Amino acid sequence: MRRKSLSGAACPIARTLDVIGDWWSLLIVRDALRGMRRFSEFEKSLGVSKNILTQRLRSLVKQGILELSPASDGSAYREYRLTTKGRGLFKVLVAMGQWGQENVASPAGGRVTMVDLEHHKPVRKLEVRAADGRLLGPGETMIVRID
Amino acid sequence: MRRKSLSGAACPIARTLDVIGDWWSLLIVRDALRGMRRFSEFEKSLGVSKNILTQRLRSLVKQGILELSPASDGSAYREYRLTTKGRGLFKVLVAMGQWGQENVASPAGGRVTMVDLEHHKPVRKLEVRAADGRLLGPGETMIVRID
DNA sequence: CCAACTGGTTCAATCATGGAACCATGGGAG
DNA sequence: CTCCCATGGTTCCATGATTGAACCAGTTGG
Repeated sequence: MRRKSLSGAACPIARTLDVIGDWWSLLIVRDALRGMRRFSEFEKSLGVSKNILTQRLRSLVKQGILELSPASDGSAYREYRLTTKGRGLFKVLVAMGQWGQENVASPAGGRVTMVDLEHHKPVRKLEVRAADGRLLGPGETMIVRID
Repeated sequence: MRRKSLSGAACPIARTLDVIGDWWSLLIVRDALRGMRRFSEFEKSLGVSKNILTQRLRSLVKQGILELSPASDGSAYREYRLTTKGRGLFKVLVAMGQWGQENVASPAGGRVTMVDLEHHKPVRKLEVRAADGRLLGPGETMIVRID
């Protein structure tokens, strides 16, 4: 049977996974946030097969996360740019990056972290806060239906 | 060929995806954060095949995100509980939930949102901030190697 | 003691993924 | 203008992953 579609789920997490829950999409968005726009850039950065990359880029365009526009360098080629919706995934990637940094050992190669462009200092850890500003842990929230 | 392993990547986002980047793992963690602990609860909630669920639960245990402990109801069965590492994924799920709520249309069914347990008011939107507290957008950060 | 429930395992079929080969355009050098 | 390489794909096949169904051993409730 085909992979289950979660697009009809009431849960926004499930709907998000339905859109970017596969192996490559978030990595493409990550690279796009770093400024990549061209097919060949993604291909080289990710080491993914062209057919898969084609498929994923098309899906991201269809979902409104990327859009095709004429190349900025004046050539006849086109490039993939993040939409506002796509840039919204920034926070998701920051969350994943922070979790990975703390919880998944990085091998010999070298570690990497995110700093702000201006002062080159590490970004603060994300915090979940209540409407009144209180810090919230995993057990201090609940999910409710909106009617 | 086997799905590419990203466990050796310097990028913490890639390493995170290597651990929880598949279709079901994050949904299992989501349910675990809502208090689910038993095999049959996950099975019913997710509608996933038992063999896949078995596989995923085992993987999450091996990764240290879940751990097996004796059932709290005194029966001879065991249950899956989140570890501290697993609870750390809370922020990732909040980020995905907020993005999905704003960017992926929810169908007829009904919408859902996260509120704090105490006052039942919606949780604040996550913010990426610099060390000095400035709000940072996607273009105002960069990735650097730590030596 | 028997039936149903829990938590799996095994199986065949189908779907997705990866690598390689191929190809139509664009662009740059001469 | 022409040749040749780079870009951005498409197609094909082999392999891996996912699925639902069937089956099964140990637990529990009645």
